[in-house]
Amino acid sequence: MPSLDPTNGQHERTRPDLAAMTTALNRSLVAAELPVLAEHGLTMWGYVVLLALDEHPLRTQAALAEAIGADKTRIIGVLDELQDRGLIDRQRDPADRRARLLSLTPAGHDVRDSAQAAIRRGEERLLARLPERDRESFLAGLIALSALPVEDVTGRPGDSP
Amino acid sequence: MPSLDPTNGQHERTRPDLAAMTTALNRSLVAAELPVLAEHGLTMWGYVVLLALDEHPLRTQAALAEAIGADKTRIIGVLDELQDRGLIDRQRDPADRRARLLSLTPAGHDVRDSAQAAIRRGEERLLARLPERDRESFLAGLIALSALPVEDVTGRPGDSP
DNA sequence: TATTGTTATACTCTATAACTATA
DNA sequence: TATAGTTATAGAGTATAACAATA
Repeated sequence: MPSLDPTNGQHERTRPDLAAMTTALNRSLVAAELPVLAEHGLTMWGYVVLLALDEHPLRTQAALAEAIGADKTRIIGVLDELQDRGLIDRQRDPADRRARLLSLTPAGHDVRDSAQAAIRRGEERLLARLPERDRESFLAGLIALSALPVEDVTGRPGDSP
Repeated sequence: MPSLDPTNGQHERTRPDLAAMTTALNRSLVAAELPVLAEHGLTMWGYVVLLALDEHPLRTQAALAEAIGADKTRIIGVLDELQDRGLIDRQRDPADRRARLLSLTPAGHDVRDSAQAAIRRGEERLLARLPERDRESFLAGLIALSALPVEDVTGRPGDSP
């Protein structure tokens, strides 16, 4: 067994691996989101699609799939259901009839905003459990690290494509 | 579209959902860990088992499975391989020959420590990208929130069993 | 020939059910 | 009969390959 130095309060073994912590926290956050989304008739994938269309309206399904990190075949059923419920518009591009123009309907916009607002309320309640002095920096760190490209975290080029 | 107030720097819509961020960060962290573990001949599950045996040596496989959030049938192959490589001991309990006593071998301890040390080096390199003033609070927040039981995050009792 | 979207197929991971051996 | 562990089966989720329409 490696010798532990009791005088060293910063010993590395005092915290779990970062991935272990993000896995546990992510599982809890997803478990908290799913019932809220279900109340709005949304699956996680459906919600992700609505968010992606809001931020960057896209002109092909393949581009949407890549933007949200999904396979292009994976989202077809999701788009079918969102369209059936009138939350998105999916029309052929007159300029290139192979492509489908994807956009949020007003109803889709409302559902998205309503679901996100409910999720935010839960998140604020969770963040309130952190000491005041840690809250802002925790969020800043999470925002910064989660925005890094995968290669920046792995340190190895070409692992993602 | 909801009106954005440009004078309000704290507007809620300026950050992604917490779950979206933890999903992205977790994916990157796992992608960073896997090649390091592979260099030590470990899978993610194998590594998780070695860590669990280190923290709480357990006397039944079912208890181990529950401790790491896995199905009891899920870890059998993992234990088989770790045992074949001499990283764990798995002996029948003389007091109850149905149960298997699980413990780390010295070799298992070495592999675990070596893999974890390599992972820590990568993590420190990542954390160094955060501004000095955010680093400690980010870690403190992550440690605190990831340690919460799922029900504390969901706010709903009985979602986990 | 290349590209967009779709469908059909196969593969991976995980959980459920059935079996054995002990108690 | 109940429990620990194992094996066999089935299910969910995802990716890969093949196809039709359009360029």
